Amino acid sequence: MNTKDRVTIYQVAQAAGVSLATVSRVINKQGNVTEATRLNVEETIKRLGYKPSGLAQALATNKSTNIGVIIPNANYVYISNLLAGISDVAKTKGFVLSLFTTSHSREEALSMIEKVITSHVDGAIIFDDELDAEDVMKINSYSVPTIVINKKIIGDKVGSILFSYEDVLSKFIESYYKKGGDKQMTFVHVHDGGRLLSRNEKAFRETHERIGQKYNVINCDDSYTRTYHDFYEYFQNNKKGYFIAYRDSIAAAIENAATDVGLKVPEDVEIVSLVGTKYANILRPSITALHINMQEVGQRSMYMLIDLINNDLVDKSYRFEPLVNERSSTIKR
Amino acid sequence: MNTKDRVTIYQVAQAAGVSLATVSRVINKQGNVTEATRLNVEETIKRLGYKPSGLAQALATNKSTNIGVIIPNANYVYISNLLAGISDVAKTKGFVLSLFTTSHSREEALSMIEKVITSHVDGAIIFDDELDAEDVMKINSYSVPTIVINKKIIGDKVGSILFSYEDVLSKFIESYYKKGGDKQMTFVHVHDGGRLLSRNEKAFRETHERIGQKYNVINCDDSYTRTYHDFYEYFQNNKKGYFIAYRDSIAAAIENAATDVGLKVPEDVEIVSLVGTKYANILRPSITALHINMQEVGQRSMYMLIDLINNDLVDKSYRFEPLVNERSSTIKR
DNA sequence: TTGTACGCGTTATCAT
DNA sequence: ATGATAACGCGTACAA
Repeated sequence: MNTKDRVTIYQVAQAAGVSLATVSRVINKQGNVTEATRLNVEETIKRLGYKPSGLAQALATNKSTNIGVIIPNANYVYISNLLAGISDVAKTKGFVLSLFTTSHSREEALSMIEKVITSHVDGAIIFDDELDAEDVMKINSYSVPTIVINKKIIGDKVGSILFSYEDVLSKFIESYYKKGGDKQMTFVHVHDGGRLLSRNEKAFRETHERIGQKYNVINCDDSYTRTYHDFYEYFQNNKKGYFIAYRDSIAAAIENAATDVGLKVPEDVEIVSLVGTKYANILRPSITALHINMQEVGQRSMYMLIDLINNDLVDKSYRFEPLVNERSSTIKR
Repeated sequence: MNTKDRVTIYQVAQAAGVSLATVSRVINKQGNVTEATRLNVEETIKRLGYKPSGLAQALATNKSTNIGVIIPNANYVYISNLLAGISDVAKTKGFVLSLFTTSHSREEALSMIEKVITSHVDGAIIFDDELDAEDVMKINSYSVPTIVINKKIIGDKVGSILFSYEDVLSKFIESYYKKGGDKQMTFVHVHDGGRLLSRNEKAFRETHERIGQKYNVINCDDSYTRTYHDFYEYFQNNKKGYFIAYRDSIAAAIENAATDVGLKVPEDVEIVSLVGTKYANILRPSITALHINMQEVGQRSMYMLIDLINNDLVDKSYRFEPLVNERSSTIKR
């Protein structure tokens, strides 16, 4: 019995000698209460240590002031940046976040959607690569306003935030060859990297095929240590290369492996990180990276969600374009 | 009107031609239902797309299956690791996390405690430097089982997880001088670093005073860029030093500044990070760091909380001792 | 200004 | 096995 002794509004009313309706009015500052009774009620509230039950309030008003957030295991820096952004504005707007984390399986993501629905949240923000459009529409069919990140989805109560990675990557590659880039490019694929990775890989392949350049794709694990070892081996026989890695830590593994083998970055080995964070700038040599400020994305998505909840979201779609930060891991051409 | 059209248990009952009590039994698999009616009810549930309201369930059962988590702005790597750990076991145990983030102010942390209480959570995990013991006891007086991280607190429904940083740091310092360490040590203080930092600084000072060694304390901003610039200036006139920094990014700022000025790490400048993450190992030169696996801390705290909720937590206190990972940013002595 | 009574969507205790 | 009905803690028309 968790809250056996929870003080209820009724007990406050009794102790203050008024009805529970009056107490409710005081709590919600609705006025229509005499100064005297208000003070009396407020005093007893303090004396009894009464705190309204958010549950009961939510049930009565049909508003939970809760936002459901579906994200993959919050262990990547860019995910935690996103979360920080969401949390920032949620706090100032008086919302509480309910966290639902998924781990690379559509099944689990689906069960999280179920949970979000039963959770009675006022809205949801979804950033999960595994979900299909129809999965998201399911949550929408329960009329839960939803912002979907990194997936184009249209719907009544759905807004989306999109990343224009492919275009930027495509131009980046073209420009590389145009300016005389002579190393063959290698795309470093990560197991279970999700759709953002796949889309980038596709763009990588298509761009190369379009301009008639040879390319390469390598698989690696989503672990710094293993990737480091793999590339340490790799660089025994391969002394040159231009690598496009998904994440900073992958890029760092390649860079460190190259350096430790005795190769020069960027002279021998060039590296680009696709989803750059602040660490791309801290690592040495600093790593050229495509970068989207995920904290801004988080803030934006929360603002959009609030508008969606209030029915005044005009543009249901917003695009973030990654910035290309050229640093020391690539040669300036 | 958010969920105007939410399907209720009553509507299911009506559509299935049974009473809502029967539907409730089916949902909760309580048996005492004919195979035929069960199938019938399950069919209508699916047909109507009914999802029970977690709110109403929580209100009726006095169990929300929600855990309140109070942490500082989830933007540090070690915080997001902690969160990932909590989230891991919460998920497998069927709990949802409600996130309450604070930002370096006791006042805000207090208001978050209020929110946790109104939130009707089944338990709470608190990791916040600003809170006093009495603040935490407040949440406990509402009989919310609570695990407090990084603060020694005793109470009926309170457990705590402690970090033994001071001891380890103290021994580390002693051993440094014993083995002939000749650089003067400098503790790099961060504004608003919280109590963990303060405690470490205190241990740093006391150890030096006890063994009669001179020391130094420097202030810096909690920003990689500013700290980098500050130390870039600093190293114009100071060509040697042994720095103990709070965080990896601070340590990296010092290391990069030293390197960029032309100093050698670790020959001229040695650096230790107090709260190391995986990045301490990725940065070059790799950074010697004290390290606590925050993901493990998160998991442990969640396990302890569940035991606390079920009234069978035997040891109400658990200690994590940081590992000292000696790497390339210090000289092996 | 204040109080009464009903509804929010469940669970659970009774009868039947 | 099934069905009324009273909680759970609160908001809110409506009446007084």
